[in-house]
Amino acid sequence: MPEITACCAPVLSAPLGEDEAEELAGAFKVLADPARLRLLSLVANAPSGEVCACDLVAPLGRSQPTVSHHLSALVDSGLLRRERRGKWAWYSVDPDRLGILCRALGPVVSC
Amino acid sequence: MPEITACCAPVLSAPLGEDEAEELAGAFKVLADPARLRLLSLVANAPSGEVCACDLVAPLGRSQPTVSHHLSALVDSGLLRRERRGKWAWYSVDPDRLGILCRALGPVVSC
DNA sequence: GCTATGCATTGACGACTGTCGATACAACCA
DNA sequence: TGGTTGTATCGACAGTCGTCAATGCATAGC
Repeated sequence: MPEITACCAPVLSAPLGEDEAEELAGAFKVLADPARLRLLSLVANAPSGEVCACDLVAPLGRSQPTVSHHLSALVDSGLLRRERRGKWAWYSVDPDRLGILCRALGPVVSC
Repeated sequence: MPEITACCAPVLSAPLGEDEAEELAGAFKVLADPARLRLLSLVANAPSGEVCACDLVAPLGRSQPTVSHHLSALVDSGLLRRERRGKWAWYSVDPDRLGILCRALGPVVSC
């Protein structure tokens, strides 16, 4: 549950405090795993904008518990949204969240 | 030595392959640590554009070997440049590198 | 040469993390 | 009600990572 409040404090234009750095690092840590990046990419590129969890296990090539684990991490960090429909769980992207991280990497102008 | 070639393959607009994901994840892993984020921020916000390593130990509040370790990680990933002058080591930012990571997080337009 | 200084490397330790099998839970169907 | 199916959770294990003290390695000054 790393709540990103540093939406307007780019790394390049202001010295990061200890707390701010811890917060940003936690956010990037979620992206620092190939399985999670691929899950994010699979959901983001779905034509309907959402994907059933059952369609994510095979493409990822890992066990169902592992996929569920990573999906939970993405949901907890706010990058994905989860919606249960009966037995199935559908995931969609929160685009704003990626934008916040993107803007943290540099001045708004060049990024 | 994670060489980022995925400069034009945003997560949101194309499905990531296994290799591509591994590459991007390695790049984000460097940013997934508060000490490294603060070092990057300290160097980026230096008026002269470069900082001596001797001026980075105290602000970071960690031991000299630890700071040196993180600086090496930032240099290896291409985010920082190192230049030795006599006994001292001076560090500066490679702005292009951050831009690549930033653009990987979304469409160029909104980022 | 010798000593001092700034930085990098080594070795070790604790903590965290990605992974899986086993299991629990919840919803649907017969 | 019982059985099946899709997900989430648990427990355990191996591997990775951040950290520091100790050491090595240059460079500068005596």
